[in-house]
Amino acid sequence: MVIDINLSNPEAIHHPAGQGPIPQPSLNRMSQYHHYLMELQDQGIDRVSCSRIGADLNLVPVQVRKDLQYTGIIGKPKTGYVVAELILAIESFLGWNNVNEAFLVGAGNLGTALLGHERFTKFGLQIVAAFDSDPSKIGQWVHGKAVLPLDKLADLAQRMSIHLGIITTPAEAAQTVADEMIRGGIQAIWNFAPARLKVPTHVIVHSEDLYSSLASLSWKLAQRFHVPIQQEGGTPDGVDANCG
Amino acid sequence: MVIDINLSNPEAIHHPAGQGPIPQPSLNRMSQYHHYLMELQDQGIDRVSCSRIGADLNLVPVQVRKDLQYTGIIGKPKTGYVVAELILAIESFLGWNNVNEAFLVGAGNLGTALLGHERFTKFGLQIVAAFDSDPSKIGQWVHGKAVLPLDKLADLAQRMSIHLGIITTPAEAAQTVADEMIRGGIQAIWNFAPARLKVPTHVIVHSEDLYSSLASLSWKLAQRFHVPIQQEGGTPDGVDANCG
DNA sequence: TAGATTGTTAATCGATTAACAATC
DNA sequence: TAGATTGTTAATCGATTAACAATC
Repeated sequence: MVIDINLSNPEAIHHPAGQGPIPQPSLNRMSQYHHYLMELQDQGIDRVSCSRIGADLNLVPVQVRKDLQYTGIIGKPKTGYVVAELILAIESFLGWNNVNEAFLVGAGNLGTALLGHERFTKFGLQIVAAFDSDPSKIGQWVHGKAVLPLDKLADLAQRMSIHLGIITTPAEAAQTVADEMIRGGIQAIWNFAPARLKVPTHVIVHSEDLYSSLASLSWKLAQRFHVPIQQEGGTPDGVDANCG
Repeated sequence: MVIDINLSNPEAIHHPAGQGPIPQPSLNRMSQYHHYLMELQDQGIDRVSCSRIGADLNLVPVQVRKDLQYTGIIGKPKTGYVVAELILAIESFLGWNNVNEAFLVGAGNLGTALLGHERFTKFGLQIVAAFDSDPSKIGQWVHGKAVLPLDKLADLAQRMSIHLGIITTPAEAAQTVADEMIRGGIQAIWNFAPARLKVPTHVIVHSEDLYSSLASLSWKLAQRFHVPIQQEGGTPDGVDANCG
């Protein structure tokens, strides 16, 4: 979800290999490359060039090359990159090797959906427990994770050295939950509640802003119906036009 | 959600008032302004300046002014904008007045969460029915919406003139579902499945890319632990540091 | 009036793309 | 070798920000 959105990031982004800061858009494309490379690997393809990646992902080759360089990978002229190597480079660049354990707050439908996403573990994220303030939910198990009372969060986070928190509560509860997380020493918050969070500057917040995404989509759809009716079968098939 | 993020949008974006194309980032900020202005209205504040908005939303005033100009609103020097007028301007600009009816496919946890989001209607989105291919789900009602068999979708979409489709299936099913939607004449797809969709060029696709967002978050967290340990209480409180 | 704020034009900044040299 | 592809430097493009005139 992007959505960007959502994209003005005041803090300078510097990366370890010292090639200067990495642009936020490049960072956002990394998981796309990773996903694509996994597919290649499944197909038994072990080498790939930027032109190939670009063609399949709708990006110009030089952009792919620049992005990949941020991971520190070195390719070979004429042969390109070794797929397996590239996958590892991206994973290590993104920090997916040292798994982030996380607490999730808000065991509603969205929270349940995220708790059930076993794929997250492959991407360095392990949700170890859920929290809620609703007594009817506390004590239950959701996708193998216990639902604990919210007031236990801060203490547990501290004792277990949890650095990442996920908020899937209604908007009204989000700030309170964030405060609790910060009290427990949590350093980064992945926020799915439609609310602006006030946090100390050292805390990283990523908000998944569904409404921003919806706004953009609905604007484009509205535009569509201002212009003459779309010709059926104009360009009948094929182009990947994803955005988000 | 972000994204973007996912942010290279090849099609030129032109807007009705003829001030030229609107930047995608400006479009993404619109819902943020809207949300903020609703809060002001609740507080009984009826006029607001760009500096005020900017201060509260962490944006420079001139950026706010430029963004708002895309809606066609005209402010008054010294007094600023009328809040109610501005809200209407944004809503009409985003097309939230003519409600978009939508079909949702994938009545799992995420789908259920979205079906229950009654707030969407305020933002021009009305999910009128859900679809699934799981016989155990078909015929059930989720948050007041019927779950219908997937093979009824194309026909119904056509007969009801539904233009918007929402995909909340697992990745494997996403392409098939998208194809069905397009067969039914759906023009825009809001995709929550982690899959690249192949669609005709005239179909708008917005993908909520959780993994891209997670990648960016986990990179930043990994960076955090490379640098010297964060001083507790350095800048103890207050700044809104949302992004994503 | 003076000062605050809008609207607008010009400058800056950062990401993308183009051009080209180096390498296998 | 010739050609494909990487790596890198320079040019372009677009969004943001600065500067300033217009207006209430």
